[in-house]
Amino acid sequence: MDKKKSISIKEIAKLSQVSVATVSRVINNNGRFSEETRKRVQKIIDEYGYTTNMAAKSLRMSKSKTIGLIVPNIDNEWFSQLVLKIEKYFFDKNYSVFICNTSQDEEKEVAYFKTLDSKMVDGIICISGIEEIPTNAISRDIPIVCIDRKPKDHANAYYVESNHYSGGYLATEELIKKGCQRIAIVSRNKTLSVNKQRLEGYKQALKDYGLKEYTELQLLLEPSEANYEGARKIINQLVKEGIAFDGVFATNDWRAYGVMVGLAENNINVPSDVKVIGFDDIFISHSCHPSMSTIRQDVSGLALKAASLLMDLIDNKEIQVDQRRFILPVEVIVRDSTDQKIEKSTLD
Amino acid sequence: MDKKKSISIKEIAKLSQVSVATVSRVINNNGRFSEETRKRVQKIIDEYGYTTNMAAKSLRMSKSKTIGLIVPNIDNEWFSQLVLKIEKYFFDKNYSVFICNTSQDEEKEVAYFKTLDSKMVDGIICISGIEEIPTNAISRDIPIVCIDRKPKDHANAYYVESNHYSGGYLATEELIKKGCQRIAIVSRNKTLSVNKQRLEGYKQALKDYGLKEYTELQLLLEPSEANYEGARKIINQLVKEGIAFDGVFATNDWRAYGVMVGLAENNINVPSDVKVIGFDDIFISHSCHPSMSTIRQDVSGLALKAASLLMDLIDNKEIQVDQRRFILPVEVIVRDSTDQKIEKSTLD
DNA sequence: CCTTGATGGGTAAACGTTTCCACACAATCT
DNA sequence: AGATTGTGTGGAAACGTTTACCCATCAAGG
Repeated sequence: MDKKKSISIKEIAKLSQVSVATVSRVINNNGRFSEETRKRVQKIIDEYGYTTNMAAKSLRMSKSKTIGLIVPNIDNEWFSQLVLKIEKYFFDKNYSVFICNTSQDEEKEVAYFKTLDSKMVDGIICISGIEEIPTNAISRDIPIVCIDRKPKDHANAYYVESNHYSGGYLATEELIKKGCQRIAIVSRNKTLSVNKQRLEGYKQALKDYGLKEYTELQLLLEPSEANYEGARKIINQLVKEGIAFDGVFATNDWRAYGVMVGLAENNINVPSDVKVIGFDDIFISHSCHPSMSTIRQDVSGLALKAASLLMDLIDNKEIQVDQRRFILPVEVIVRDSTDQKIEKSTLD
Repeated sequence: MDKKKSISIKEIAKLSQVSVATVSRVINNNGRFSEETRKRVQKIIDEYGYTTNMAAKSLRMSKSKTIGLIVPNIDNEWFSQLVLKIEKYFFDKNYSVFICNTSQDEEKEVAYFKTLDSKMVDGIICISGIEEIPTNAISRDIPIVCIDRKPKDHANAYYVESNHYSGGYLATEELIKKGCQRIAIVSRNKTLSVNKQRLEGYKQALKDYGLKEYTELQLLLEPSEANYEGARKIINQLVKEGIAFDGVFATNDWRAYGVMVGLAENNINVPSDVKVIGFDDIFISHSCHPSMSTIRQDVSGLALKAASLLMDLIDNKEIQVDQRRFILPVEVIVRDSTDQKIEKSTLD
C-alpha cells in the first residue's frame, strides 16, 4: 500500500505559478484575482483533483461546516424521519450533519456533546432527551436548538415542539367520545417534558368531561422498559390484577402497539372491549391489526423549523424573540382501534 | 453573546508552568514526564475544562478518530439496526461515526465520499448501494469495508455480506414446500448485487424442484419505486392483468408488506390463496397481519464483522486473505403468511 | 573525577488553511 | 505632472496540535 497523499494548496500554487494566497482566493471566490489566473488555477485544481483539507480549514476558521445532531434512538422510525429531514436540509446548504445516537444514555450524551465541541461543529440540534442540556460540556459559543425538548431556562432558549399537551388532550377526548369511561395512560416516567405535557392533556380531558382520574391507571414505565415490550408486560399485569379499563392512551405508537399485543394475548378485543390510541403516526400504526388511531405530529414542520432556526443562528441573523420558540399543532388520526362508539360501557 | 473560546494547550502550559510539549505528552500519556508534573498539569486541565481541538490534531496527525458510514436509507429499520450496532462498536473504541445517508442517490454518495475524505476519516464502511465505489473521490489511502455490497474488483476488497443466494433459495423453497407452483419474485432492478444473488437463488430453487420459470412473474422495480408502495402497485397490476400466481417472494420485508396490502385490496387471502415471504426480518414482518414469513439476516454478525475488520485495517494489522471476505448464513423464519400446505394448487 | 545512560522537559518545525498587510502597476482625476 | 484610486498579487502570521531533536541534571560505575 503506497501511501497516497492529497494535494495541498501549496502544491497547486507552485504548479499554477501563483501564491497560495491567490489559490485560496480562487477556491473560495473571495478577494481579487483576474479571470486569467482563475482559469489557470482552476485547471490545475481539476486536473489534480484537489479537495480542501477540512481539518486545516476548521482550525483556521474555528468552524467546520458541520452541525451536530443528538438523537435518542435512530432505530425508532419517528426519530429517523426527523433526522432524515434535517440531514436533507443541511446537505442542500452544504453542511454535513454529525448524527449522535445516545441510546437514551445520559453519559453517552455528555460524551457526544464533548466530541461535537472538539470537532468544532457550528451548531447543535438536540432531539428529545432530558431537559438539562450539558452546556458545560461545550467550551465554545455555539447555537443549540431543541426539538421536543424544553431546556431548563426557557427564557432565552431556542426550541420547537409539537403541542404535546393538546395531543394528550385530543387523544383522550377521542377515547371519551367513543364511549370510554376508564381510560388508562401508558407513558414513560416523568423525566421527559413531552411526556409530562401529554399526561397533563390527558388529565385535563378527563376533568373536562367529568371522568374520574384513577391513579392505578396511570402507568409510567421506566426508561429502559418504555417501549413495545414494557407496554405489553404492563398491560398483562393490569389484566392479571383485574383492574378494569376500557380505553388506553399510549404516549407513542410503539407502546400502543405493545398494548395491543398485550390485549390480544388476553383475548381482549380491540376496539370492541378496549379502545387504543397512540402518538406519532409512524408506519406501524397503520400496518398493525386493527389499524391504530393516533396523534400525528408534523415531522416535516418540526425538522424544517429547527433546521432553519439553527441556520439563521449560525449565520448570526437577529432572531426576534417570538421566533425563538415554536409550538406546532397536532392532529387526530382515527383508525380502527377506536372505531365504533360504545353506547353503554360494560364496565358500569 | 460574548464569544467563549476554548482553552488551548499553550494556555494550559503557561498556567502549569511547563512547555506545550510536556502538556501534550501528559494528555496523550506518551513520552516522558514525572508523576509530579502529570498531577500539576492534569489539575489545570480539569480546572479549566480543556478539550482537544480535533481540527488541529487531525491536521497534524492526518487522522481523525472518525469513521465514515455510507448508508442508503436510515429510515429503513434494517439499515438503522446495522448503523446502531456499528456505532456502538466504534463508540466503545473511542471512535466517532459519521453517518451519511445517500437516499440511494449516486451523486449524493459521491459527494459524501468527498466530504469524508476532506474530513480525514480513518476508514469507511459502505452499506449496500451500487457496486462501483467512487474511490476516485478519495484522495487518501484509507481502508474501506463493504456490507452487502460487493466492490467491482473482488480480489483484494474487504466485504461482509449475508448469503443472499442461499436466502433467495430458501425463501423460494419454503413457498414450494408449502405447495406453491407459480411463484412471483418482487425485487429491485439489477443494480444491486444482493438482489441479483437473491434472484439467482430463486431461479435455482425453481429449477431444482422442477418448476417452470415465468418471466412475467419476475417483477423488478425501479429504485425509486422499489419500496412498499411500488410493490403494492405492481401486485394490483398483476392481478388486473389476470396473471396467475400462488406465491410471492419479495426481496425485502417492506416490499413483502406492500405485496400483502396489494393482495388484501383485491380480496386475495394470504396464505390460503397466495403465500408470501419477505427478507430481513424487521419488526413489521411480525407485526403485520397475517404475520409474515421471512429470511432473517444476522444483523449483529454483519455489523460486528465489518466493524472489527475495519478496525484491524485502521490499526494496520495484517489481514489474512481468508479473513477479508465473510459470507454469513441466513435463516428461514416461518410465520402465518406461508402457513398451511396447499395439497393441490387451484391454479392447475 | 570522568564517563555513561537514564530521566525529564524545552524549542521549534510542520500540518494546510485564511487573511491582513504591503506593494507594484495601471487608470483616472485635478 | 502629480495625486488618487483600483486591481492583482505575494509574504507571512496564525490557528492548536505532535514530535524529532536537543540539553540539563543526576546516579552509577570505572
